[in-house]
Amino acid sequence: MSDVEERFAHALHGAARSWRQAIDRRLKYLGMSQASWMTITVAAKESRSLSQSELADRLGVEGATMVAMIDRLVKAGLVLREPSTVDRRIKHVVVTAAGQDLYEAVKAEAAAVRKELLAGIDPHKLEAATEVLEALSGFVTLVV
Amino acid sequence: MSDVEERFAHALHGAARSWRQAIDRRLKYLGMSQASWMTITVAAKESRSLSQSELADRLGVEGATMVAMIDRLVKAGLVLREPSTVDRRIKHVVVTAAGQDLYEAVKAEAAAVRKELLAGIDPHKLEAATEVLEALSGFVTLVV
DNA sequence: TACCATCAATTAGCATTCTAACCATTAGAG
DNA sequence: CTCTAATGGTTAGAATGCTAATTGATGGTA
Repeated sequence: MSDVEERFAHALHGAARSWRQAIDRRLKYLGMSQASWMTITVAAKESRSLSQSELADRLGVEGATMVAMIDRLVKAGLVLREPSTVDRRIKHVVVTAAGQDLYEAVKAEAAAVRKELLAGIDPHKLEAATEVLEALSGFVTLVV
Repeated sequence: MSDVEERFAHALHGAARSWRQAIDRRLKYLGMSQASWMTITVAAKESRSLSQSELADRLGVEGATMVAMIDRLVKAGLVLREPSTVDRRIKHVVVTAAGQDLYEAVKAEAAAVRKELLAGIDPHKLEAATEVLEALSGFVTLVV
């Protein structure tokens, strides 16, 4: 009835959804969604400040999506838009002190969630699963 | 720096996202998003017509989400709302002939996408990955 | 140099999801 | 049987994502 490929496809989406919801629950007290947290994380862990396009690329979303996200983060005082001095098309996304603080707090929570959800998973299976998922991401990206 | 748990988390979201986009691209000519397609699929493959709540449960979304989805599907002529004769709170979702036709076309495409994306994945690793993902998704049994 | 293709960011409009609050109906406790 | 709790559906508002079209700036080419 249900072959392994069908099971995989469903489990993939179900697991991703469950994971997202677990993180959202855990980070709710910070008033931060997963998308916002991911954006802050990518921006904060880079030594130089990235442009909006670079952020969008790293997060795998469209430029227009990033515009709206940064609008919200700016309104929340977590990042600033800083026009490039060398290319007037570009605006760099600078993480504020408040954004850095939030990132530090959120990083710890995310690690805790990861530990919690993956506890009890056989390390060998986890490694195999990771390889499958990484191969899948890469393959799909190439197909695009 | 990046342990297997971090890699797994990153790959999980990347793979789920890539998969969603691959399906969306493939089904674009039908003018159907993955969410709409999943809803039609679950409704169409059941012998009896399900209530909105039953549909929402099977798809793992909230009731309010299902309301909006069915609004769109009704507007597209793919399903109908049919009030229950025994419980006036309940509305059954009936797939129209147009909805059935679309479902048949879409089912073949989705299977093709699955085969295409998972070709070249070691069956043993795929099985292991599926078990990991099923454990994470809270043992949600989806009947697709 | 003048022109045109490309790129970065934006805007507008839509789809999809959530939570919270609400109404009508039903089921269960007493 | 009556009152209350639970259920099914809806609405409203927000967050997140997309595509398409627009604006301004850059860069390569004739």
